Amino acid sequence: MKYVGTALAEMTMPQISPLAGEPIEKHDAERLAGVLKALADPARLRLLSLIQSAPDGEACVCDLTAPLGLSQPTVSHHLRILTESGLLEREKRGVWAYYRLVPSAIGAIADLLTPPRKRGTKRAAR
Amino acid sequence: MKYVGTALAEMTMPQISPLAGEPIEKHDAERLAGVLKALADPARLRLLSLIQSAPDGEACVCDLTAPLGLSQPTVSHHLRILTESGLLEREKRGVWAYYRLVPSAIGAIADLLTPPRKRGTKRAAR
DNA sequence: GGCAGATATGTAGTTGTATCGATGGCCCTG
DNA sequence: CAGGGCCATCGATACAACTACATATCTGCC
Repeated sequence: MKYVGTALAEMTMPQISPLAGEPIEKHDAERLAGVLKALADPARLRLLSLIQSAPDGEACVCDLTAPLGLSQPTVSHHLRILTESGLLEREKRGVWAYYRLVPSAIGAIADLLTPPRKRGTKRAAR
Repeated sequence: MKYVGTALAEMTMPQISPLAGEPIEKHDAERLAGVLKALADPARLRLLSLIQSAPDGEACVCDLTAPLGLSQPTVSHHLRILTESGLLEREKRGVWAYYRLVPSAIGAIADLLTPPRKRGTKRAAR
């Protein structure tokens, strides 16, 4: 079960959701799990949070190693996973590599996890 | 990085979110990552989907092994992780153990992942 | 009480992941 | 163009997770 590259964009178009009525297929489950796996790490959550709260909403690797207390290769590794999952975008300016959130990426995941608005409330008593 | 038991309930009260302005603390990141890690597995996503789409919104272990193609101990193992993460609830009736979704659990995760500017506005049903 | 079926737990092997040190590539600057 | 700082990649290591088989526990029934 490896991380899934650009699976997020592929999923959000046909709205593959585990809570949308029909059981999801194996392949879709693996893609969604791949994106969630990119999120499911404390270091990566903190990276997203740090980048989001940074001035101009962007940060370079050298700004992120100290707050996390992790080595530069490790931070670079996590940023790579987040970028390949479609959650971050990378822009190189000079010697620095600036990372910023992809605006709608996390929101797309949140939407996938949001159940369709229940109106009928068909929860039957047993 | 192990799974976190009832961390979901603890998190949703003070609204710990990686996208809420301030960088999240290490401890909060670990708790949120623990819950997300419980979600970030294809077998467990399919379990949630199968249970959600089952009649009466509940299913027992014997109904879930065949669709997943996994052994009974493995399915039981995944259900345990989902239950300890607060995503499922277990009720034993007779010899069967029925699992159902905790109504607001996944929605709570979705809210944590929704940026503040969008939070509160009801997303449209599909 | 003893049997049978449904779940849970224990043990183990294989695979995946996080982390670091060392190294190489790149781009400014002097 | 040579040096230095920033970043990505490589190789190695320790730990966590998925899965299955074997076994234990629980419940209802005869």
